[in-house]
Amino acid sequence: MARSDTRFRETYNSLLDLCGRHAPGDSLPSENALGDRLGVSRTVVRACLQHASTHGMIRWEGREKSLLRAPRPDDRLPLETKTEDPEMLESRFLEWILRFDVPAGTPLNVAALSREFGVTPQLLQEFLAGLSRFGLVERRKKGGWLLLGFTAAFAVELSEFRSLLELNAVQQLVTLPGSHPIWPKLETLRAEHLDLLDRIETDFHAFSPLDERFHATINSVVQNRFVAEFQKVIALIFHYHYMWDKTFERHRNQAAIGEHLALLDALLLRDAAASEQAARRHLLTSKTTLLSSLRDHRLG
Amino acid sequence: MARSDTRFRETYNSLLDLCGRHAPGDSLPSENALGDRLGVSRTVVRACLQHASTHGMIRWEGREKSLLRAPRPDDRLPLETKTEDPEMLESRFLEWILRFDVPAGTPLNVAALSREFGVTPQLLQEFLAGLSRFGLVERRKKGGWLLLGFTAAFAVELSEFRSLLELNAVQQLVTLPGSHPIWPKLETLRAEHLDLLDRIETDFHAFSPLDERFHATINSVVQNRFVAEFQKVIALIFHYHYMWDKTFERHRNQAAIGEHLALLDALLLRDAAASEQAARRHLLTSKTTLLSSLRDHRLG
DNA sequence: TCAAGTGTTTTTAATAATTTAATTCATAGG
DNA sequence: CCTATGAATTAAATTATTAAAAACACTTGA
Repeated sequence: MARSDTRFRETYNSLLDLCGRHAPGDSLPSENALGDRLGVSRTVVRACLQHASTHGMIRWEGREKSLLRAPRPDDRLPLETKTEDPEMLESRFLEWILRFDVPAGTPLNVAALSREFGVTPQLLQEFLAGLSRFGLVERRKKGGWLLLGFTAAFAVELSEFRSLLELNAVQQLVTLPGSHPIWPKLETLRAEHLDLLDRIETDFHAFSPLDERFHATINSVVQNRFVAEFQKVIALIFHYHYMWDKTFERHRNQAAIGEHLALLDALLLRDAAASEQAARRHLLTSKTTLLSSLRDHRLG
Repeated sequence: MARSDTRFRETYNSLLDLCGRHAPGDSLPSENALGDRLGVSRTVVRACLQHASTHGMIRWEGREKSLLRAPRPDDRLPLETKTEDPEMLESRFLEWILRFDVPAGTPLNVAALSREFGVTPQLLQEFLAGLSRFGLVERRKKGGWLLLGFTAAFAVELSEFRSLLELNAVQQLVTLPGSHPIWPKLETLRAEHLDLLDRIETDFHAFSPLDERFHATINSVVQNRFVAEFQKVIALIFHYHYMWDKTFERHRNQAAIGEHLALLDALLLRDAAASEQAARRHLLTSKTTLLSSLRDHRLG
């Protein structure tokens, strides 16, 4: 066998639905019209019509297509639902590395991993090729891939790069006009931080999503595809590290909220110098946290 | 047929060389030893020994391996040298886009391109997956790839990102101690710029490589894998644009040399403020040049 | 006549299958 | 008991095959 006929099966089932809305004896639309309606090429439409014809559901001669009988439940073609979303591959892969603490230098097995994640080897290969641009994995000369991160060096460089991007965002942010939609968003964030600070003793777990929104909001003012792409990955990595480093979590989060508020206040006052200072302080704390969590995890 | 047996062929030829250094009647090392020596697994070694045995060059029974005769030239296995370097794929691909001015939105055909570049489709697929992280190409839902750049927006964002990275490098550079190897390099660059300025009327073509070394040197002080990876791509793109935009080339290069010298002087004086100003001015000029060359090329 | 519809062919990309290579495990011999 | 070999397992690169899309050519009816 070659490639799967998932599209054919899905289209055929959709065609059954479409026929169900017609009475027996009705004529069906043209092949082109059906293709447009079902979002598929004429080739697939014709294959489906052929199938329906041989199963006695329609009469098909030239451009005469008439429905002979209503579609029955047993007409439906079964389709294996192992269509694991390839969109989530990135986060699942990072989660896998961080959860199981896969050490740096591990050879990655494309066949095994693709089975693990329920995608085809080629899809995983493609994904790894993308990650190699971030220096997280490397292609070995004689086939196979090598996991390079997360070493301490990787974490340091990642943090520094994040700082570079985010300080730039802060600098741009303070110059924005008062009419820009960013300002009400910052006000909202500030209120949410104050709210969480009040109930930090019990709800300190709620900090992680707030932290992500905080950084995402600040970075959203930079309209640059390179920055955006990097931030996606950086956010994921920090996210998972946060998830799994539970040491002093309450205290750490409380301190982080304070730093966030300092930055928000400075930003809302349009104070460039104070904003930069607050941002630097917070980014330095984040870096230290990431490094220490890395160290603790290695030891534990 | 499946995968190529290039490794087997190369190893066999190496084995011939190795046998040539022995006299007939000598015993050969163990399979493991041979594998280590030839940098290949035992499986390949055994395949080669088998081949040598059936061709009457050695006697091989169990762990007894003795050389029967010296290897002859006609023993060598021919190996097709169509090993198109996959290292150069990146620059060749970018060159292809820029030289033929492939418009944004062009669907990329993996099969055709892989033929064009003399690599396997899978290798090209992998390469495109890597590029997609830079927003230069995009994977379409129903198979195939789409070329997104070079639009004016892409050029602007690329230039801005370059500025971000390079200003950071400049800031780091001025804080480096006098013993750092960067300083003599900057002195050398300064001398080379002055030298080229003297003979700019005739040798203005020599500017492009000097420009690349100039930027590469400044950026070399940043030890960060993300920055380094990006700079590789950025340098390539600027390189090819320079190559093909010939409008006012002499005048443009002369002006650029002036800007380079201003930055070099400020750097050598450890003047942070002046350095940043000079860097900003030059990066702005580069951006303008890139944009105008893009526009001119579209019209021409 | 021509525009919409259909029949057919060609091309492309995804997956399975195949083959080479690497690794692992078990066994024999010194 | 250790090392070298034999055998089997596993992995990855490449080809072959097939589904789907696109292109092309023909037909028909207003």
